[in-house]
Amino acid sequence: MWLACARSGVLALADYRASLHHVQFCTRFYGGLDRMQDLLPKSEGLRERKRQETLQRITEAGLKSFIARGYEETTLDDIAAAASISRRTFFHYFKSKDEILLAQLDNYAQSIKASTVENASAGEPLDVAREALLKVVNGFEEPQMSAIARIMRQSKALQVRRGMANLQFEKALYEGLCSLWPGKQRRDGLRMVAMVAVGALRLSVETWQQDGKRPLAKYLRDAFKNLRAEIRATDS
Amino acid sequence: MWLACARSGVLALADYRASLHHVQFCTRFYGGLDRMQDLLPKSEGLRERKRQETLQRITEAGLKSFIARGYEETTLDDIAAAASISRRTFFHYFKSKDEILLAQLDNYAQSIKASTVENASAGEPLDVAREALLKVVNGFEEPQMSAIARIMRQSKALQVRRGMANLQFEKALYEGLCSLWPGKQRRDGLRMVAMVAVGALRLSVETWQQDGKRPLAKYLRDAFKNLRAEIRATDS
DNA sequence: GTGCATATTGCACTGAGTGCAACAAGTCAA
DNA sequence: TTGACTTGTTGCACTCAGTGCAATATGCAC
Repeated sequence: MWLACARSGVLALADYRASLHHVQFCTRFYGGLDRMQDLLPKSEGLRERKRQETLQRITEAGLKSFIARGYEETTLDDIAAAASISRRTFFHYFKSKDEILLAQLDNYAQSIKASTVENASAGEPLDVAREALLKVVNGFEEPQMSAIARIMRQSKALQVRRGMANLQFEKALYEGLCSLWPGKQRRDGLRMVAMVAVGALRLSVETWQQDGKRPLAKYLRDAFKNLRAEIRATDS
Repeated sequence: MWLACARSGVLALADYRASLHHVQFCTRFYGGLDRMQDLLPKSEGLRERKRQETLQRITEAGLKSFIARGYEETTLDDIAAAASISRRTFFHYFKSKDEILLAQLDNYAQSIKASTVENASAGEPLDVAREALLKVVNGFEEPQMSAIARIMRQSKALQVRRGMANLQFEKALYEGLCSLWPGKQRRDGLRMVAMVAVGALRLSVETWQQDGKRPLAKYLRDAFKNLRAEIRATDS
């Protein structure tokens, strides 16, 4: 019976992959905004392997159900059942229901920080930020991003959480920039740059999701151009 | 007994006013992000007057308890009891617990929009935005803002909601700007300006709350200067 | 007053999230 | 392999936010 349960979980998983034409959701998780555990360094042993498997089962079950039936309509009991764990165990993997989605975005925050450092040669802070974001944006795995974005727009609560993710991005970018310009006197400016750049990202994603014929990177470049034009025109 | 209850409510209210050195929370409410009812036009009659009184009782009870015992620790039963209504009735006034706080901020969104239109002569969009925000910021009723801000920092859930309020501000500012520059081709730029300006506001409020010796307006001016400096230095 | 609209309330319900204590499974050493 | 130790899983009972419904109370207009 337990075996049957596990098997149906695997089947559901395969079915899900096929139906959505994409693979490899979340090979690594950092546990969301304030991670409950550090999962990175110790990656060997049966225990850890099982944990990763469960994590993946939960995530896939959650995303699948969110897409199929909607976020609010999916209960934790549903997810737990589909992932072959108890409801109580769910909370040992995620602090809350929405963290299933947030953890996805958290990966991008990591990328942003890394990409910032790699683009150190781009010039001034805002140029570095722009190039870093462009790089990350080009690395978006298309169907996954759109799926998550679609879910996020379903409920107000999630849109709100999405806003939080942008703050994560901003923080990541800021930290990246700070490591390139370590001087203390520049801090406020870098903070501002991070804010503006993520803002540009936000606006582009918005436009892209509405009438997205062109690739996201195009919209992002335009946003930065707009930004410069508007601020140039300014007085004092 | 019911009278005793009502009287204690009034006493609590007076006590609250005295202890916080300020008055007139929320003379008008719009019901938060998506208001549940339009309370503005019809403002006469016993019924409406009672409604306003209840609204005020709820808000004061809520804020008082949030400050005294913390946001998470305050249950809706507490608030309802303190406001001399039933728990169920609470939901006829606010859609959720956090709306008590959000409704406060919503008032500022209205001010921002109005102030934008009034400052039409300031020059380019970003200048108008800056002047509008400065004006609103100068109108902050000091102890109230700080109190709300302090509560907002207590829980993660509230910080997230606070982020949503910034989006409200951004929207208000954008709408104000759009009424000044009605042309469609400028839209994206105005959106960008609104985003950047509210971002500047956000950063200033943050700094101000941390080491706030100077008035908020000072920080806001600095933020706009920083902004300009950073973007000027940029390449393409 | 009567009739109508709206406000208030209690009740029963769902669903998220927590604390606890029992139990199962992985780990490591002897 | 066995036994001690650690970590993971689970069920249970609980709290609290939020909703739907139906009964009752209140304000309002005639």
